[in-house]
Amino acid sequence: MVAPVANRTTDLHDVASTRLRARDQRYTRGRRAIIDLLARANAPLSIPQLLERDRSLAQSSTYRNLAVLEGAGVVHRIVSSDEFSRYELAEDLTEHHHHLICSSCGDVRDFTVPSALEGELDRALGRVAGDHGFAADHHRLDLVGTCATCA
Amino acid sequence: MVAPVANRTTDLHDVASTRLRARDQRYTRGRRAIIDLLARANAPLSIPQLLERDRSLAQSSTYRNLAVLEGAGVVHRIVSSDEFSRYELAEDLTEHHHHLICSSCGDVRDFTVPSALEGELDRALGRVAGDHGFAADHHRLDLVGTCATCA
DNA sequence: TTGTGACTGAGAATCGCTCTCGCTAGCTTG
DNA sequence: CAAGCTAGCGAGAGCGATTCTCAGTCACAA
Repeated sequence: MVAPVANRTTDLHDVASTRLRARDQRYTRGRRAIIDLLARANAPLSIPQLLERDRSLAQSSTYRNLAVLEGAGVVHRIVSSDEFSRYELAEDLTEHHHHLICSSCGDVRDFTVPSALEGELDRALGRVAGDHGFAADHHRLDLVGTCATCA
Repeated sequence: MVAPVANRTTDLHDVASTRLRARDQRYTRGRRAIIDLLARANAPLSIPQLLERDRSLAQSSTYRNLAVLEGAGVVHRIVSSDEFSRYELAEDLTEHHHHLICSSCGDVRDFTVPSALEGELDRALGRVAGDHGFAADHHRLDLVGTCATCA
């Protein structure tokens, strides 16, 4: 559902590598593995999910690397009311999207809304931000409920 | 900005009391104090904020009471990427609204969007939910950025 | 090959939050 | 009023996701 802007995976790695290098950081095997997993998932993943999908990842390194990747703007952290936070590729590496959040199992899936509506939303939010002297960075739209498998 | 549906505070307390009683729970001083603070704030408050505003509240009791109040549907818990979670009155006791979240200081303010747009949004989200076999409970729209005082 | 600085991973430490437990308080029945 | 029952209370212990520490590695440049 979410098509990477860099539509060949190698491009994605190039972008990640470049953004890290700009901060004097290296694009190591562990970091590449994380990006691969996130790119393949099309949904935000928690650390346990990442560790499970790639047993060679160490927990502490994964936490650290995700923080580094977030700082470099390659990855975005999502905190729902679930016990774990989740990570996805930064928005400029994917397509603008939103989340279906299952309040029963905590799982998250991506979805999009028609771009016309999205545009209207953006304009309305722009006005709201202006009214409040708020410098908007991005918006977040989640649909919370029960997923098909939990129903 | 957010006008309680029960526009006299006493009504609010009546509702809270009734919902608790329905679960064999009492509307005690500490619980009433929490509701008062939340009703007065017009923005979600964290536990530290609550404890600071009413020094007679005990931390452990406040955590417990907020969980109880949430279970009774009187209060709603919000987890942002901030270190603390925040609580506000349940949506049916206030007006449907959204949040301006300052990623610098973590503070949250309420805002609303035109009801026409809200309706459109609801219809679009309803379609999305249907497409995914998802039983939607509610949606959540946040504007993340930097507030006026942090700018 | 040597130096510099980032990376690694196992375990310790942190800290928001939850649980435990002895005690109090409100309500109901005798 | 007393007795019983159940919910609440609060201080501190406990829990668990996340972060920090630290002693080695590993890349890359000179």
